[in-house]
Amino acid sequence: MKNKKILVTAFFNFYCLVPLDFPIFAHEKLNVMENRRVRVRFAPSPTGPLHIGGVRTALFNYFFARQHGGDFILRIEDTDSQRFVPGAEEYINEALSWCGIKIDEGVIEGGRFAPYRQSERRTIYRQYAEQLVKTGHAYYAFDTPEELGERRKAAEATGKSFIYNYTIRNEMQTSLALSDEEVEKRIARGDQWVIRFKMPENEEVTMHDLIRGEVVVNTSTLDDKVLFKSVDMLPTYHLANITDDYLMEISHVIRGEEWLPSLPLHVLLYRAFGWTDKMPQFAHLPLLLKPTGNGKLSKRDGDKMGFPVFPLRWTSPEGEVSRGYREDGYFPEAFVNLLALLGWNPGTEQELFSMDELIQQFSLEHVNKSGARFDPDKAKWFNHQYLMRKSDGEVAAQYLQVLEEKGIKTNIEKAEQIVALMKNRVNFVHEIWDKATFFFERPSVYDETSVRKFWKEDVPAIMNELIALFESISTFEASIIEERLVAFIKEKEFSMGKVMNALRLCLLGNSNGPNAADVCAIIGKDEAIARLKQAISSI
RNA sequence: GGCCUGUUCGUCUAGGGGUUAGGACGCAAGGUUUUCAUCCUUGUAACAGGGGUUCGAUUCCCCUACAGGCUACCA
Repeated sequence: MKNKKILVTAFFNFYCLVPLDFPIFAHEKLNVMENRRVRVRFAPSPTGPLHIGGVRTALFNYFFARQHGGDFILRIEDTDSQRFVPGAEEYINEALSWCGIKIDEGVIEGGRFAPYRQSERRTIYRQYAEQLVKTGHAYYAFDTPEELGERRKAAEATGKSFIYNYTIRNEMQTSLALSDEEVEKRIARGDQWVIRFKMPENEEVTMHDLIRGEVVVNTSTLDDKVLFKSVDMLPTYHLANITDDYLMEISHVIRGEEWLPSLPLHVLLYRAFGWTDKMPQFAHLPLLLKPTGNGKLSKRDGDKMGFPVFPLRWTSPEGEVSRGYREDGYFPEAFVNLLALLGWNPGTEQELFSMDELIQQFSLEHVNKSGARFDPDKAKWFNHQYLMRKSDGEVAAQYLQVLEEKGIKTNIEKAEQIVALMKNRVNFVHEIWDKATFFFERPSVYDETSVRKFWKEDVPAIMNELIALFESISTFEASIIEERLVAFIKEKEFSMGKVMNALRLCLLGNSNGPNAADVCAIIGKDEAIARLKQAISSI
């Protein structure tokens, strides 16, 4: 009992005697070792469709949560009433679900920290903003947007940039300068106001990022960010984000690098609230860059460069349509796999990962610091790998749907046979149709180079003999057809290439493609003979 | 402009004070196959530049360049 008391006093002394900045930092460090339940959140704002960078952030959060037996929370940050886009929230849910992400707590799933939509939490933020005003960490400001705009313009005219911080705040209409009565009067009569964070002057803030290590920023370069606004009585991102992370007991914040500049503000907010012992650890992910040229991947790039930037097709309220990975024919597993390897690596040479393997092997230590350029070619390669590894039956089921869209009815057996022949020749299921319409349609044209190469003078006569050969085959199966063809070629002392390529040309309209006997068996004896006759008469 | 972050083959990346700087995609060549694809083999190609520190730097430090992000009563 006594020992404990001494320890507490010692800690208290330590806490108070060292400079202000240090103990808090020490405290934050303590946090690293603290053993608390892993709770991460993906917190998009519904201002449009999620793009692949956002999906990757969600994925990394998900891997991390699952690996640590923690929770994955989806929080909708819709505090910007101006930029709300209908349908965006549904899109986010559908996209995450397509990827195979299972949300533990969210708008749909509920949870013990509900609601998970910030617009529904609006009543809780103001008290926190006010708490900061009371403790001297924030203040009311009554400047109008017009005034601020003018100030900004004036500053720019003299070549300086306008920073709303310690250098200027005392000249402004704020609760720092105005009397309490005046402030109350203005609020009561309905003047527009805002609560700003009182950014300290000339303080070095040391932050620890799980990916980047220590980052130090001097607070004098930062500004007095708006925390809460009276226009819509809503918090801005910073306040809402910090209070919700705190309230929802978030342990780790894994988000895009674009948030790194606001990390000092966030850390300072935790300090101002006295929440440093509950502050999450931060990890800022490298950005996804466009395949060519400069800049981060943006919504426009996809359509310009011929690959999707969105997981799912998106139709904007204006009717503009953007492609999606799902609609382009990507398997969700392939999509997840390729995104996982953008900015992260397993430290081994493995490239193909199931969701479970990603959950097992993911590690923030192996996340890169530098931005990753998206490579559409490699994306296709991933899908090809998954396509080849899938069973014929599974692919056939999807292929059947493609056929149905083309108005073609066939059975699963035939679809499976075709898939077996085509799987390793295509990247996407829909390409099986594109590259193998000949299974359902007689060729109408014959590839010129193939004709030049294989349709020699004596070939029509040989093809005629094949007609007779086919007619003599009673059990028209691939292995038997193959056997008889080979026997015929050997007997006549032709070369395999000469006959087989010409036959393929008759059957497919091209000499490139699957084995001729296999094709014959699938299209059937009558059709095979018909195609030989057509070729002989029309080439 | 200011602040922050980054920089290994064209791209994704491994590595890390002494290595033939490894893998994958792409591309090229060869092999297998009746063709194409698959598969196998091989090749192509990189430590941004300059200063330090060191016996030695691609690896550590500094500077420069370049790239990216942020700089709203957006997230």
